[in-house]
Amino acid sequence: MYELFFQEFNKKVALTPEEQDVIKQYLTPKRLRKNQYLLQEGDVCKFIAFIEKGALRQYSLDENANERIIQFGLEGWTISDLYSFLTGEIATYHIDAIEDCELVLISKTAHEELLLKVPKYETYTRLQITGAYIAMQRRLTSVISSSPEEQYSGFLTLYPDIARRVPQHMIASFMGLQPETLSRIRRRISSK
Amino acid sequence: MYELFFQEFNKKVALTPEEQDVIKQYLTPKRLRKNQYLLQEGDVCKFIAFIEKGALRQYSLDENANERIIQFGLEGWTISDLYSFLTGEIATYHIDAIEDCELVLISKTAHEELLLKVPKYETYTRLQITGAYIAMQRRLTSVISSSPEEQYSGFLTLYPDIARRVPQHMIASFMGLQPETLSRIRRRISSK
DNA sequence: CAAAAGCATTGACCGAAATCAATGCTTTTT
DNA sequence: AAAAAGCATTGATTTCGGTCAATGCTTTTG
Repeated sequence: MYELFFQEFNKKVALTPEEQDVIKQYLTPKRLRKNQYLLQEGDVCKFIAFIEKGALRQYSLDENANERIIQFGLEGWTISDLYSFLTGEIATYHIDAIEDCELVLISKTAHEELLLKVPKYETYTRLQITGAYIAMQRRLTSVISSSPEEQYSGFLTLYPDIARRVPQHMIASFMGLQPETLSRIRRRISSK
Repeated sequence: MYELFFQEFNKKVALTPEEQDVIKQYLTPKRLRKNQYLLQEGDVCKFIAFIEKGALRQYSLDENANERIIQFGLEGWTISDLYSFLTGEIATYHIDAIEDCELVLISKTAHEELLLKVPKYETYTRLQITGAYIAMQRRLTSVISSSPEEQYSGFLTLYPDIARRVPQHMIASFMGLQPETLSRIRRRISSK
């Protein structure tokens, strides 16, 4: 249990077996079936979720109730509405499962106690959020500076696993495009 | 010296005078005149810069050599090409001064030694990057889910100080638009 | 297995942003 | 003070994504 979680943790900061046992006590497993939600807009986000298995998406709804996907999550990644989690304000994002999922949840109190009790947990958290920041900055750069063709090609090479497992209209939403537009972009690319 | 830096630091984690003295030894002041650069694409980013005074912009160049501004920095903020700083790879962003600036630089070795010697520095860093992550996520959401009008209005209310101090064509670049387009959007908004 | 739902594609049309070009204003430089 | 550079605005035209609508294929569900 929690194999992947500790594997990723140890990649960032090596843990002793004892530390690992302490951390284990603060973790909660959760299964989610495809299409079930983990977080709904309007609720407070009560946890950080590490993905052991499966795929999820985090999105908000625009004025026309279109889904706008801000992030995908696959195994080994972490997903949460961090702002809501940290401040206790209601969430502005939805999170739900694209495939059946196995998650590891860290509640707010668990998070706070781990920060106090296990110094390496703080390091893990810092490195984890740093990686997420860099990935998001790269994405934002791509969105504001590339043509949709380039953006899509970049996405395919950077995240081939997502492209394989996720329906195309969600990738369109991730890119801020309509499904029809992405379809046409794909045709344009393949005809080159 | 370093007043604002320690003010912001203490807002996140309270320091004793002794800790403050230790940290001070790792900081380097730097002045930058308007239009001078702090980082050029192709160089390795050697520091994290805290802004005591002034304004900077971080941008990349697209295929037509258009500037695409990924981030502005005002006093109290931190600016760096984190990916380059952490990995030692060459930078993909430029950073230069929009106004005369006073900066506080933290070099890579200073950063690493501070992480080891001063536990609160790690906490500061963690909170700092978390805030940056949340701000960037909010921005990305706005870019992919709002109309340019809404995006610009949101920008004005969220960052009125930037709007006041930075030329309009840079704000256009920040929004991923051409200057002409932003000008027309402004007219549309003001005629309502 | 049949019906329904979800999904990708294509076409026609419309609207909005990009592009090209020109103008006038303000700020900077000499 | 004059010249140059930087900047915002406006107009005309083109390009490209959005919207509406229809079709066929695949997957899910009862």
